[in-house]
Amino acid sequence: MTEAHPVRPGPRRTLSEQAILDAALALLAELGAERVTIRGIAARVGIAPNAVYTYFPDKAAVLRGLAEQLLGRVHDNQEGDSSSPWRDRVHALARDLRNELLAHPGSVYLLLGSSLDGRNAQAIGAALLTILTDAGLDRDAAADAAHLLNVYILGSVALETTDPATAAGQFQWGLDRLLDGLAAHAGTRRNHHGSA
Amino acid sequence: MTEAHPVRPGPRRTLSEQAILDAALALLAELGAERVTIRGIAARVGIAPNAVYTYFPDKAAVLRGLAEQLLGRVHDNQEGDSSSPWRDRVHALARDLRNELLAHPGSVYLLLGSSLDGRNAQAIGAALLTILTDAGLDRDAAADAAHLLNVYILGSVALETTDPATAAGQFQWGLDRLLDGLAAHAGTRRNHHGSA
DNA sequence: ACAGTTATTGTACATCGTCCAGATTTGCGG
DNA sequence: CCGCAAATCTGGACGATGTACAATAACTGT
Repeated sequence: MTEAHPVRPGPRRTLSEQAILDAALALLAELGAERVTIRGIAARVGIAPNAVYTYFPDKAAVLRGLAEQLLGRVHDNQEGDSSSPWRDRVHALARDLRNELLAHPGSVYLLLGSSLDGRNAQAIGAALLTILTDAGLDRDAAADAAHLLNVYILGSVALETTDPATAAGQFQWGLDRLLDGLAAHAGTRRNHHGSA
Repeated sequence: MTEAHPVRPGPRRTLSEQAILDAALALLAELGAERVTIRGIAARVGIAPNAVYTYFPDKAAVLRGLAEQLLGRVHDNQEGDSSSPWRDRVHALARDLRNELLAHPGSVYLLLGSSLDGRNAQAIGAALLTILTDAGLDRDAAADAAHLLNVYILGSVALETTDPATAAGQFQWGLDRLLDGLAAHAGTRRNHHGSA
């Protein structure tokens, strides 16, 4: 699994990309999203600000990596419960993702900003997709339903971040209404993207 | 309806708050969200950058006003169709809001960032609420359902902005699943926020 | 006419992302 | 073993940002 390192000349790196991402995550957790700055990261790991550009081409790339790292944690928590009913599995995944996002204020905007095409993002998407096909949705419907759930979870946390009045109960209620709609669709199982 | 103006001393204002917001909206439409800058607005209306602080206390306030202005347009388009079935009414409102947000790239993040407590925001929320009570939901359920729809619409456009692969058909499909879930709940009509 | 209040400007500061030029360190081919 | 090319890091700088401060000009009520 360790990469086949194209042994380059030049001095050895004093850090790893992971160290950069760890520092960025720490800043995100401690000081909020707008304090996640190249200069702050550099100061925290003890290098000059521009040395960060040895590891990432620009700040957007750092933020993409950070988003990926957050999704990675969710995906790790989410392993061996393929026997429970599908609604419970969706609930578990939604809960984990929501908790991870709420634990790091501002991280939602990272995910909303960097299109979800990273490895961990696709892994979570795939997990969601198998759950939904298990629920009785065909391939197209499962893809749309996965998108729908993504939208709901991310949007929900985004609004909850700026307006703390909304609570966990509201999240669960909406999720259940949503799953009701999906279950009904899995039951009827007719023309997709078609009916009036 | 014109405000009772508490005639203050000092020179007349060369502009109005509306002029500032119009300039901000123009910048948003033409150059994107990250180019909506105090200095840019000031240059466009022909005043010094810091003169903007006569009209708004800081940039965040300008962005809040901008978000409100966008919602105002939606609310204006949305007037006299209280006879159609409730699903059609929700569809119409969702379509208008989505179109307005897609017309101004980056405006979604404005709404997600500035908690939706402005006058126009509350007006739209109230409109949604009456539609949903017409649909047969009790007051608490209607409030949660309105929040659910807000989350879906905003989240959907946010993801669509960064990932243009998602299309209008997907939006409609998800919205219909969601409305199915709400309709089912309006039918059963039992303990709210309670069942396992 | 005077005094108080306000709008606007010029200037300045801190902070940001990022580029550029050098110095230094490493691996590889001769 | 020795230079050459490549890669890392630093110091310094540039432009852009939001915004504070002081001064000036315009206006209102006394």
